[in-house]
Amino acid sequence: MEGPSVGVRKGAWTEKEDTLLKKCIEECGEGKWHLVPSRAGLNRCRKSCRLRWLNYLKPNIKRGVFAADEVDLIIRLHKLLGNRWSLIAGRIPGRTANDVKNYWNTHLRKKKVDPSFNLNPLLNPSNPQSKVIKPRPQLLSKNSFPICSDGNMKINTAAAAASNNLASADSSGYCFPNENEEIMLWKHLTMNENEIMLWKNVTMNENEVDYHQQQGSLDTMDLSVLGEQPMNEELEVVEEDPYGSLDEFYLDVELWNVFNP
DNA sequence: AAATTATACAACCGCCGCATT
DNA sequence: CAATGCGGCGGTTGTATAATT
Repeated sequence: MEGPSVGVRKGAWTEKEDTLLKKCIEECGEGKWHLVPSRAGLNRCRKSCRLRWLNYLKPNIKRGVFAADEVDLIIRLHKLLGNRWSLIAGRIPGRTANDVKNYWNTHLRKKKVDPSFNLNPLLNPSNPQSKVIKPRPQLLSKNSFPICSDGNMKINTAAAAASNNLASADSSGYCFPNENEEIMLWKHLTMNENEIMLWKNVTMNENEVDYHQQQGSLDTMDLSVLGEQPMNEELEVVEEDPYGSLDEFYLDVELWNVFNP
């Protein structure tokens, strides 16, 4: 068991402690946190050291107020992921999980999130106009998509839309009907390089699509749609491009969010 | 100007999953 | 198999500062 360490310092870090910790990690690298206190000459527990580094001292941590686009992303991702702060923070460069969590708790939790994120009244199943369409599986070949010069698939292009008979497309997302006139959609979301997110078991509402197309915001559309969907499976984040080893794949009842082109 | 209340956020705590013994 | 130790996570607290009374 991890017994409580006796006699270790707690509370706010001093400048001197920060310097010691920074020096230690610059010399020995990140990790092996249990060794850090003795290495650095700090009377702190390993967790305190780790936290101080990750949340404050680590280079490239962004400080100051959150920009509008960062807030926007937090709201969207929180809708998809819930309180999984480290996952959310992983999508917001320079922000730590603690920062995001604090921001959410102090600025967003109590507030009603901007209605533009889920404003579509047509999503309401009690609305008689609302007709939910469930996409059916559809097989697409990897070769259907343009391949970049580096060999990677490039989905997020107008060319991809054109070559796949997509019903509509914009620079960042596409939707199209399958053979049963059921609407499917996928969307590029700003991610780390080569990172892919996919959502499964997405159902869509055709009015939803119309509505957002009228609004001219496919970008808002698919994420808000996603946020409203009963997803049977959790969002899956894949760190590598899985298509490199696949020749074909099913769109199935999946919504794809794909890497930076 | 002083007292009180609200806010922001750094830091702590307990729990978890995993690896090792 | 259980015990232990580790890194990591999310919930919560403590406290400095700002805003309000």
